[in-house]
Amino acid sequence: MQAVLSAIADDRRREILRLVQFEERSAGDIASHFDVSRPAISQHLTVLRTAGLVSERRDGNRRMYRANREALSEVREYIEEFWTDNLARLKAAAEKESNER
Amino acid sequence: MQAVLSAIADDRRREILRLVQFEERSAGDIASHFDVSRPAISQHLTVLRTAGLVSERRDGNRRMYRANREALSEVREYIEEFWTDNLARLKAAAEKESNER
DNA sequence: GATCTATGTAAGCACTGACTTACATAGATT
DNA sequence: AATCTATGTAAGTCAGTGCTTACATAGATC
Repeated sequence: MQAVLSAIADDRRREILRLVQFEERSAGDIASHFDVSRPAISQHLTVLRTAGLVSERRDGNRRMYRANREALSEVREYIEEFWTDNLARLKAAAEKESNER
Repeated sequence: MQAVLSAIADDRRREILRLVQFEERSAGDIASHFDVSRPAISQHLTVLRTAGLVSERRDGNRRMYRANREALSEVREYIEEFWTDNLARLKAAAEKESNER
């Protein structure tokens, strides 16, 4: 979860995620949307891929990227745990907490 | 949203959030749970408070902190937007995206 | 097969951020 | 009022990160 959270804590990487949310795009295509260097975007893509937030596919010369929403499941559950008023969840979280201390 | 995401992207701060999720705690009480210096925790609390993730209340000498789950609403919506298969959401997000480019 | 195209990797730099110790301050206690 | 207690703030250090330019490499094209 740490990797996912720090990955999406960056503005640029969230923009990249939006770009590949609905369609696969090549690294170059993605980079063309930004005014930083292409290697910078390549490095962001590595961070996103390492966190599992995007999947990579080779297509000849190019590398195609696409968002992988499964990667957000853990973070989603974490957020929901704090957000909801569901007593069962809160209780479970409380027990989890006391166990870990 | 940026502030909230980078705030919760830190392990220590997520632990602090868990500590004050169900009960109000003083800064010193919180700090006693960790093996870093008290000022370090004070600085983390400032980050969390600035992001709106905790509320602060003066009680005589002490400052009492408590998690504020409202702060997560924006992030929650962001995550849900990526997570769910809800077509309406996806469509709205796509339109939002094209408008912003 | 020489060259072009798309892309990742390496090395270095500037900035940020988490931590430390030292200090300041406001409220409680004696 | 002197002192203690709880806490924030200041200044400095060190590691991490986002960026750059230069280089490497694999696949496409001539």
